[in-house]
Amino acid sequence: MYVTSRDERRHRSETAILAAARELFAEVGFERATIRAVAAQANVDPALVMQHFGNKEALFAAATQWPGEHQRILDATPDSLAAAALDDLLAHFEEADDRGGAVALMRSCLTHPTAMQVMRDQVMCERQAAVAGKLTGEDAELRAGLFAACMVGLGMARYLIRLEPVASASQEDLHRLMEPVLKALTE
Amino acid sequence: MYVTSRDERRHRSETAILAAARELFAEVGFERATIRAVAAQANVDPALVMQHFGNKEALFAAATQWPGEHQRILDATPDSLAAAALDDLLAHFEEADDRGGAVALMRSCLTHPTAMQVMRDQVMCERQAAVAGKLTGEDAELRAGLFAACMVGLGMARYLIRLEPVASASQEDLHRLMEPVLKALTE
DNA sequence: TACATCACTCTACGCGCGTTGACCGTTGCA
DNA sequence: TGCAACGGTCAACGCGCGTAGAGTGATGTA
Repeated sequence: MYVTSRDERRHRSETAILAAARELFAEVGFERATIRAVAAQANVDPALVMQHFGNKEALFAAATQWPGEHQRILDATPDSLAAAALDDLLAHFEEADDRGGAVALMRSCLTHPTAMQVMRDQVMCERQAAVAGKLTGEDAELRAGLFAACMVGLGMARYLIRLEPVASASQEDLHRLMEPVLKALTE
Repeated sequence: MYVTSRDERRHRSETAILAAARELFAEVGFERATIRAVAAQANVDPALVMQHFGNKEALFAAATQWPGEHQRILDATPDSLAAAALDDLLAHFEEADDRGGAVALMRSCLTHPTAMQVMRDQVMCERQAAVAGKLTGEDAELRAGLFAACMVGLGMARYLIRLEPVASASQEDLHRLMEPVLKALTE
């Protein structure tokens, strides 16, 4: 009996695997998340995961792509840089469709070589460069780097370590209190 | 023939194991550091590691004790809080004897349950409370939390992710550029 | 209707890990 | 000097992991 097309089935299981992988990688990191657990959560055989993604590294890479877009920062004026960067962070962690992907990358970025490289070279360096391009005065690169460091610290404290009351603070409070902080680096 | 006393031997191998463990945990984190590798680096049998520390978790706990001391922060005036916190960070990572222990704890604090708990409850919360106690005005706790977040971000960018030019910046430059940033939270 | 193709599952392999218990040689006490 | 205690090693166990290859039944095609 005809139930679902092949493409549909394939696409559905791939989506399920990817969602399960994102969730588990985000929760416990690369090492502690097992193919078997991902498969179980996706209601699928472990071997199917391999068939779709080849190996665990590739699954991780597919599950953690951080939206490279940081248009907000590129569009900002020197004066709105702080607000733009905060919006960029909040968007990635609280609004994006593949929200878990950002947490997953960050969770493993201290212990997984590729994740660290992506975090440094594709996430932080790019944003640092975008910020530095808008800065005047001395130490533009270093100030932009410290800017990025503070943003990462905020992200980790709020979304991974869940330090209170940072984790539960409203977006408004974060903007209100962090913008002056970041502006000390941009002015 | 009499070579070394039992106590001396025991103490020596324990020290060697601890140093090796600190180095490996700091380099690759809890999961990727193996008992076998620690033993090899300490020129010792893996079983001896178990005999000294019981199991891998206990070895990790022994190797990563973050110096709880944060007297600098407790002694600071509201005005010198930023400088004191920076000194606290720099001391732990660049001057302490068991320097690697701080990196080891931080390396695994996103992926190892106990490390995360220690990081949050013993390192961040305590310092956050010490900072909050010196703050006046509204949102003292939240501002102190953001303060802690920025410090963690700086530590991770400089010592773990090694984001340039933050990683290679002089202590003087860090003080000069970061103090105004942190003061935006303490004033 | 017959056959090829595909998504998917089953079973199992090999490996490296943390951990254990028996063993060995030195140390130090009676 | 004899013997218990101890630091240290050796060989091995069991487990859970990533992964591979053969098998199965539904799907699509001629």
